[in-house]
Amino acid sequence: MAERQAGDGTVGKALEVLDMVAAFERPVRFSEVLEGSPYPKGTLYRLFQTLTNQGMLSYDPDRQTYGLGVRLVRLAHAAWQQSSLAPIARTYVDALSQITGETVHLAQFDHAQVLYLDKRNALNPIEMYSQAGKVGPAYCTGVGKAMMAFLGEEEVARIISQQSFHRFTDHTLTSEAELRADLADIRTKGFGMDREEHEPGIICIAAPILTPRGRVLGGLSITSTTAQKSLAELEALAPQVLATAQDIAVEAQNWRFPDQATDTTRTGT
Amino acid sequence: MAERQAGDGTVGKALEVLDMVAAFERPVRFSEVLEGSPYPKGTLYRLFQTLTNQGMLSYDPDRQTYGLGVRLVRLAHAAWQQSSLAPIARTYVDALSQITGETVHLAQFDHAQVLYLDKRNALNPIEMYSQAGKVGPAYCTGVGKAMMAFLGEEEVARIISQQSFHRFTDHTLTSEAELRADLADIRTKGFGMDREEHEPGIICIAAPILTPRGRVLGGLSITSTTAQKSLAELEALAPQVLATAQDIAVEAQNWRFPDQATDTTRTGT
DNA sequence: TAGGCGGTTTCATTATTCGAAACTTGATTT
DNA sequence: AAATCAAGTTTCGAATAATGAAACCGCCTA
Repeated sequence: MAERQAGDGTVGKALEVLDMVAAFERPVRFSEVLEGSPYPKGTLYRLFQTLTNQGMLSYDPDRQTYGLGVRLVRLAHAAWQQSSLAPIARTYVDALSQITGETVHLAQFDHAQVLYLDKRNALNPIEMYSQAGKVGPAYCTGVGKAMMAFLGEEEVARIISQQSFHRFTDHTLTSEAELRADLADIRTKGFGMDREEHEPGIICIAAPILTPRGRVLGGLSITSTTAQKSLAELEALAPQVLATAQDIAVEAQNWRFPDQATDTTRTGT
Repeated sequence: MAERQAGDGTVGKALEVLDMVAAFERPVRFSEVLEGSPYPKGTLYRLFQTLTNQGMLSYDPDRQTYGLGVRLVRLAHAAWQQSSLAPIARTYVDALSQITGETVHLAQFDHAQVLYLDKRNALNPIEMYSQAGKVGPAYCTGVGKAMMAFLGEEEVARIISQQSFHRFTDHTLTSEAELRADLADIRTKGFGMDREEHEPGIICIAAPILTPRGRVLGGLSITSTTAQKSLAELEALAPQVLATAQDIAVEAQNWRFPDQATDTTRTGT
């Protein structure tokens, strides 16, 4: 019943515009967006106007360019804090990174891609938004595969159909069959590995975060390099990853109704 | 010509819904939002539907609750990276925090509030979105006042008209007159202070980040506590703050057209 | 000063949204 | 078990807002 995917009404179009602006990764001129857009000049213009005075786009009158607006940052703050499991998982992610001394990622699905919600790097200091909010391919990342392995068949099919299967490295799984085989393996073992499938020298072990009823909440991974660890050594961390994923799941479950604890975090000045 | 402020069309309403959901700071039921909303049930419902299948809201079928969606996080990542001065300022913010050993904030205006874009705390490791994205009052924060002091009169008037002038502490400026006097002083000196106006024991020195032509790009501040530093000691850091603000401004200016450097940042797995 | 190129505005047409009310569903009460 | 109730979902004519072709504006260039 009813069709899915694409643009519901004006709102859909407006959001599409935001994506287009985001895709440029720099402030853009109106006309630049126009030529990649299916909409006529007037229509697109009005969308820009609306979005701008809604604070979703910002306009630099000096350079006549548009960028994504600050209202997004504000909303995302709320999103990160409220709707994802990131704030719940934070302390666990911290601990895991501390114990293992390796980089830890927390991720979720966004459409057919992996969206990183949080990251801890035990060595270098943390980079802010530049990591959280980033997206990656599902078929060749540890978290992507770990999560996919525990989704329902229809959803897996949907996600797979949207993968590019681009060969990033010699080890990249480049067909649905290979991927499905790996997913089956992951389902058995409970965790998955990225064997330099996305970037040469980068390996990772990942586990899904599941509700008691088996719904996928997110994914958790430890990343390392072949220079530092062998695959076997990394795989030896499986118990830690699984345990942490489990801890996060439990915690998430307990937070059904946190009767809105008042936020007394210091704001700075 | 044409009226401003409120809700342009459907898009405005949809975004308003996002704000309402965000305001709860936790997943919400449809009916909870409904009773705080000016829209009839059917209309609001359709907005929820649209936003949900656009990924701006997420729906938890188990609990029948809505939260802000992951698409926001993704967009905000782009927003932070592209449209604000945060990525440009990052290294300078780092350095300033390093040198002074104090907490540094980078902020911008969002409507009439101060929105924190970045933060460096020399002591504790950084908290992610939990700080960036947060908003604070303009009339009693260092960055707020520093930025306001260099805005055009109409805009200052607009912002002032939207301040609550709530007395947070004994030192809070609670009237337009007091604030205007301080702004005049800031304009003369080039920097401003927060003398425990927002939180007892918290003091700060702040400078605006200005384009050569004097347009306000953002604000930069060093925060400390009365336990650690006197106001005079903090004020002694004025040259550093001003210099850093200037550096950021110059850098921002140089980035007119960064001919879209390809993003080769590691993604993790 | 003519031409071109963003960017902005207009306006009749068309498609969407609105919103009251009816209807479902599932839980709670009698 | 039937009745009640609240939350969520669907319907449909009327009202409104979005559409998009074309004209317009202002600035830069030739």
